[in-house]
Amino acid sequence: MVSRRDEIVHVAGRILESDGPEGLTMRSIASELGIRAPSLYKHVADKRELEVALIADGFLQQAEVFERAISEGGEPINAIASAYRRWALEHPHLYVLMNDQPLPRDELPAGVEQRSIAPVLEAFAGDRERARAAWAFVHGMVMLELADRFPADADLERTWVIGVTSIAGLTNDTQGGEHD
Amino acid sequence: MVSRRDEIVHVAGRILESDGPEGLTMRSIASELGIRAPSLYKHVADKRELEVALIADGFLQQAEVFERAISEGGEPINAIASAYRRWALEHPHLYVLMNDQPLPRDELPAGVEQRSIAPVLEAFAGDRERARAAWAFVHGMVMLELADRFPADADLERTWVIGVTSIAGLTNDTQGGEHD
DNA sequence: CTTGACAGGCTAACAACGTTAGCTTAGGAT
DNA sequence: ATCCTAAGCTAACGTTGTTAGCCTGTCAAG
Repeated sequence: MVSRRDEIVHVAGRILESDGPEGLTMRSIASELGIRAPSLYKHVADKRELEVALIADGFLQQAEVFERAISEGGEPINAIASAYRRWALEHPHLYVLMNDQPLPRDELPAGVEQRSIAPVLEAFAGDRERARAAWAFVHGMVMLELADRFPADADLERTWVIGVTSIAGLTNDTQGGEHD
Repeated sequence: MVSRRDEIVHVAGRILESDGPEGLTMRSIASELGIRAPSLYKHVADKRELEVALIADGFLQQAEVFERAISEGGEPINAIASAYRRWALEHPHLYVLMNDQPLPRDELPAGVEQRSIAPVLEAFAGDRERARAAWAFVHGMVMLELADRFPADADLERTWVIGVTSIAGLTNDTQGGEHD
């Protein structure tokens, strides 16, 4: 059974993806549900709590995507990096919401962050520093793409391959097996 | 001679750095100048124009920093990457303002973006794709640091060296100052 | 049954934000 | 002397998140 709170979070997620953060207002959420904004506060402490719920859900989605990417075999670093980028570009507003502010670790369900990180660490065979460097590259790449910061004629696929292979310590050929 | 507009932009910059984007309101800027918010509109079309002016100034600052970093000799990629990171961490709010949204290229003074990019391209000997990959890593690294996303015990210096040397195609020793 | 709690809606309103309209006033040019 | 303009002002509007306080339907306990 879905609580009213879950309904609200779900609607908020839909509005975030379709209208971006500017469109996500307490009034727009309420309106979508056929009620008034103040009524939302019967179910949620404040807007921040809603955002945190969306962030937590985003981590769960990421974790699933990463786990699937690894389980499908192939070179794991490349698989997980591609899955990361694809998910981010498919959920741009949620991705930014999750990453442009300090993580509210206290308010997040336990283990949520850990679970989404685990497959990455696995792909890097426990080399945390290299994993973090790769994360930084992938994150930077995605953020710059989302902010439309690259020139229109930039060859992003080539940039991507260079970055991933360099940091992962792979050869370009390793990319060959994959599509995308 | 400093126009009133320049004064306003200057004050806005100070407030942005000290109080962050939340503190940067038309009323706070006006108050700092001893006037009322609506009076600002005699000098500036809207808040966005103020932000664009701050962004343009940020690019100029970056350009100077990069040019100096290169002119000081040593391995240029490492020099410029370190300068980039240092500047970003010293001007966190301005850095985010400059990078978390599509560049208002039309409203920016001509050549401003180009001038800040030129030293980077030079360091990479014109290899645009590799330069962009390096940019993505450095940007991602800085954004994750600013958003406090790394675990407290993370060895960010090591992560940094791994990322920079991998993408630049250098060895760890090159950090010392030598090059192939 | 009646009663009473409470879940979940409502309206009115507040403060802060960016912004507009319209008034005033000091200084300089005609 | 007169007029224009630059640059200030107050009042106000619409939007945002949020609070206070009220109402009402449902449902369990007496």
